[in-house]
Amino acid sequence: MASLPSVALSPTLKLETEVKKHPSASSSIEKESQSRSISYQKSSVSTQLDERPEPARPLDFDDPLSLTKEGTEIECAYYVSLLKECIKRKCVSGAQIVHAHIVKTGTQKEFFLMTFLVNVYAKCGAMTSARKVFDNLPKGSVVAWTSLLKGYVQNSESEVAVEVFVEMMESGSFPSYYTLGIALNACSSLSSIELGKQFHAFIVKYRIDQELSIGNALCSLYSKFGILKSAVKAFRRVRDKDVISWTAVISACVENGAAAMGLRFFIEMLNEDVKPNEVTLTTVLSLCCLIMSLGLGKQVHSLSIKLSYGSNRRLTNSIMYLYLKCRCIKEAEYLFSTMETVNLVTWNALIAGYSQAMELAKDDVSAHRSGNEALGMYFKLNRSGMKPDLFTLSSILTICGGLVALEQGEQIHAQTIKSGFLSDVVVGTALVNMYNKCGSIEKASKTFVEMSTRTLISWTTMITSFARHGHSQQALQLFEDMRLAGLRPNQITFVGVLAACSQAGMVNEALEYFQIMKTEYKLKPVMDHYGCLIDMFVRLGRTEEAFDIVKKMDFEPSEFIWNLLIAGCRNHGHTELGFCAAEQLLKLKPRDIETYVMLLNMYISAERWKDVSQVRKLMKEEKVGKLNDWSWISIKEKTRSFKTNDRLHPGNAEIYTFLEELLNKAKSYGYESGENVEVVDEEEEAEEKTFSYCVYHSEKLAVAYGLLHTEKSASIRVVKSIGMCKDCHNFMKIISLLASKEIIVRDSKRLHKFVNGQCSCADFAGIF
DNA sequence: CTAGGGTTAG
Repeated sequence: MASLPSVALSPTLKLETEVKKHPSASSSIEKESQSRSISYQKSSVSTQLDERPEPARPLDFDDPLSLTKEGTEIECAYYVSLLKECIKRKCVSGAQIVHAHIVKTGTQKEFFLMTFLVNVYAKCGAMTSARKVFDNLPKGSVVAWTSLLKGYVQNSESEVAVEVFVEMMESGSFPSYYTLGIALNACSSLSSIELGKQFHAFIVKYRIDQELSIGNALCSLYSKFGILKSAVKAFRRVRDKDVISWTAVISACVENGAAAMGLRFFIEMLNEDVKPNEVTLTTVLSLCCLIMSLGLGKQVHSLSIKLSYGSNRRLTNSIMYLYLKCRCIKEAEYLFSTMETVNLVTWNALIAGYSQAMELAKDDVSAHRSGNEALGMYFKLNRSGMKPDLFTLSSILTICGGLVALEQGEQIHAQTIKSGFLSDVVVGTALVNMYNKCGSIEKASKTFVEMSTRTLISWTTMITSFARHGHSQQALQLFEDMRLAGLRPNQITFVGVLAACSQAGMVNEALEYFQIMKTEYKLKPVMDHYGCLIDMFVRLGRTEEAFDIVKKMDFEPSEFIWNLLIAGCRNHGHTELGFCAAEQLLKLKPRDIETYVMLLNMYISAERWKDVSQVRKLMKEEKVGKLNDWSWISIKEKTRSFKTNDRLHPGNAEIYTFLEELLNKAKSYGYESGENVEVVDEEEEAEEKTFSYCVYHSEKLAVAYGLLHTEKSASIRVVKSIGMCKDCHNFMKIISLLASKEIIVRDSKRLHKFVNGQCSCADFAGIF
């Protein structure tokens, strides 16, 4: 890349002087190239095919000699059909056989055939051969030059493509509109905006920026450089816009996050009576993904059926992905089941979609279902004979992390090694994150250390992992290492850093890093940063300072922030302040059922019945549903789920007996069951009382089951659909000591790793 | 010989 400007700068001048000698060359050569391709098609293919009663046979790839065996004279059209087959199969050896035969029979005098061969080799990825054939041509036509150029761009050798462009200018050939379109593409793959602008200047000079292929290419070029304005300008200048122009400009909007503008272009396009094709609709679907618009997605889906695009795989992949992302699992699964052919991307979209659905569902029952569904699909994919790629692996690792499924995660780790994808940064980072979420900070760190390349995201993942596991010093050390390595932290990195400080109660450091973030890195604090600071003060019982932070924020505190504050107030007995905060929170009309439950508990224990009924009313209005407390534990790839007070479940009797034993033992270690007496809410039915403290919460059952069914040294990993209560948290701490067992519980709020009577969350204030 | 599209990590 460093050498590129020198390649580019001087030839540009040269290129301009050359051009001035042939000011009219553009159109004439353009015409020449077009007429050539027309005559080649007409005289060689169509007519000769008419004379042949049998359609051209494809090359027998199992018997490559069949071609020579034929022995008789072979027409150009036959060669062309064979070579087309080679392109389809990306078969270099096939092309070589045909090539040899052409030479043998002397057909290489046919100029167009040899030009086509350049294209064939280029499309098969054999650039050396393409270049050789090109060099043997008596004089390179624009078409041959263009094929060569395209080949280099396609085979990610855009530097060479630019050199070839210069060479072409020097040889006196003038680029066609096609050639310039490809050259612009080379600029985007080289991420060289300077070079792109030079080409643009050249294009403007000859007033050809309104040409279709050039304007379209300019539009996507500027889009890739993030200059949406210029992309739109380029689009507007195109004289006879076609469907590709419209698609390009919509795509530019999507790429740059301007969904509303993209949608306006789509509507404008329909108003102009331009019929969208499969590509357009796929682009509009990614627009839907961007803004999570299921409604628009469904309209596009029906439009695609109306236009009979139903069998387009890429389009269907997109629709399926959108449905999953919007948590319309049934629709997506139905679509998948009806697809005629699926490819790896289909599987990847499916798994990635489940992972999105899981993310969105937070930790409720459907999230767990999506995760398991994805795992099932992953194994199905493996059985189908297709090989997972880096997309598959990184998505499925995210799923494993979400499910706290360490065994499966490790199995997939082995697969990444075998398949050679371990060296990929994204896969490596996904692995680090998977181990982090499964509670294995040691393996996370080991994986991180062994990575051959790391991006900012990799560093951030590791920093956050340390912080979440309560290893604040390591997190901060790593942050300094990262800065030394010359990487510029972003907002998310600082969330990790502040979380580390918060966890360790390092007030001064936290405030210092907060300043560094704002002044040195010019990063605007977001809600999560304030959340860390507030959490820190609240943990330390410095509630008023926590409220001071809220006052300093330049936006309205979120549900999450109020939750932290209220939990802090309750933990430290600042009841009145807590009620004030609760009032503010209610004004927000919270979304999260757990928030309501916390408020209810708060008001019920204070016997403020008026407030209780007010909260209940709001819950009905907001349709928040009921609290669904589930816990899952997976042992040796089998998952068991538990519901609070689930005595009816067959096989639970043994677990209850064992849990009683555990509770009794724990009591002798200072555990006070019922320390928080179950709150009685007089207005509600008996079964709705489960939201308060309960001896038989689902995670206790799951852990009891885990202790009964895992080997002594193995850790226990539980996922819980809602936040843990304080009682269970205490219980887990004691059990981890009693049974000398590592117990990991990932609840809806965070990860708890209990070892030797301590929890990695350092008794996170958010527990209610 | 051309321009536009689907799936990965914090």
